[in-house]
Amino acid sequence: MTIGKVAKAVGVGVETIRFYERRGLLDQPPRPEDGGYRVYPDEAVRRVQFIRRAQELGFSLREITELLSLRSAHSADAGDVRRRATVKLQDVDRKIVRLQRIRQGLATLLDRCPGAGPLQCCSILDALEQHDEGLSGELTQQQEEGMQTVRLTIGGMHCEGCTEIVRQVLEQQPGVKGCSVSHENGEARVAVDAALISGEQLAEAVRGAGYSASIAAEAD
Amino acid sequence: MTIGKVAKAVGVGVETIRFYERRGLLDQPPRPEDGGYRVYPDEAVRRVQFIRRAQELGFSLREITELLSLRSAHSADAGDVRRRATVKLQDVDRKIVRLQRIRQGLATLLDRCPGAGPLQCCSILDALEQHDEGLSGELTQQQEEGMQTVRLTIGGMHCEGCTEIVRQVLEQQPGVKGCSVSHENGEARVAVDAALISGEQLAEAVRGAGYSASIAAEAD
DNA sequence: TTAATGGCCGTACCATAGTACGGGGGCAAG
DNA sequence: CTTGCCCCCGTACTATGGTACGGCCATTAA
Repeated sequence: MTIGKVAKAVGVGVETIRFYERRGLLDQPPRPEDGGYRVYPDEAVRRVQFIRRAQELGFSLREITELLSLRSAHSADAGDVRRRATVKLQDVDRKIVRLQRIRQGLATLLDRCPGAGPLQCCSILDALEQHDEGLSGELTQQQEEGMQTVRLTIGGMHCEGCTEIVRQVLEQQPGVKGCSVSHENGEARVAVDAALISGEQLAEAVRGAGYSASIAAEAD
Repeated sequence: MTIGKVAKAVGVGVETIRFYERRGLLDQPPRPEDGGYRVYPDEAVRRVQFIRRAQELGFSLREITELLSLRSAHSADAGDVRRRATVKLQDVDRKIVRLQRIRQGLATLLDRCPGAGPLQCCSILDALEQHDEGLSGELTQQQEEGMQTVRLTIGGMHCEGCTEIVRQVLEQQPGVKGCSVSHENGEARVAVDAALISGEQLAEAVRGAGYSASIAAEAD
């Protein structure tokens, strides 16, 4: 098999194969002594297919290099591979969350947009020019009269969608005036009227939604 | 204002500002005749902020250049801006869908993965090496004796972490022998002994976790 | 035998969004 | 008046995943 055959078999360009060789993802077969074409084993086709499939799953060439070396390392086991896939899954989730935030921002802008008229009325340009907050900005937590801030440590939130659920649950509780939930820190900060609900009741409500929750701090 | 002040005001590096200048997103103020520092107007800060905010909404520098020139073109109107935002929204949606497919593939692989043992048993590497299908393929549902499959339509699952919660809730119900929950389709397929629990009871359990749920179908 | 593919190899280039570096000069405070 | 921070400018480099080009040689089909 020559390089062109391999490329055709997998459906990539010859240059791509060469590129993988340069990157060390693929061994370049030795060139024959008499100086003819390099001969590729069938194995090479499978290897390139492996690379392509892994790419489709979102792995970068660097990561694929690691997967491939894992495959031939006898100290490795299925757990190693699984861990990498798990990390990648979280990685993909983060990207999805990021895009969904972007989506939300755009949708909000489009929602407010008149869609016609002179540029002076364009709410989208306005938003980009003027407001310092509101697009991806955090909700700044301002305290009101007679309010307490309760901080809850929450476990089991896998993504921003989870924080959304937790937020909804918390906001439905009596006495809750607002809250911000962070997937990253695994916590929620709840602005609440302590006369109406206790921190423990808040934690219990969160637990009811399938997460673990405990009080981290309670302060004015 | 010098370039460093502008950079600090917006929160970017000086080199970034220069880079925007090279890319034509920002006018470089003329250098004074006597050869001192360039003087930036306040306007420059707003312009860089515009760029940054547009970037946060997923616009590329090329697209931002267009938005900026649109702003000063008197033939443009708010509709032009809106169209661009709409296109970008679709763009973001496509990216999300792509990532969700990737996510699905990874999740399927992880689902089948034993998570331990020698590499020879690693279903993930297997899948990457061998199968031409199955990465983005559907999970095939196999039926067992005396079992019913209940399909629930579930709303409010934002991510795979959510499906995990729903799965846990469902699997804790009496009579449930197994289930698969799909974030993508917004549904759960539950293999259940109908003598022990009803579809409505399953739906109710899911609702208790903070999602909406209704019976989509019940079949043997 | 000869022309037409195809392989080999090094290097350069595409887009994207910057970051880094080095040599020179300016400006302001101690 | 000098020290140290800042600016200016050009060039080069980062990561990512390739694509393209040019000159040369090998192979193969007509």
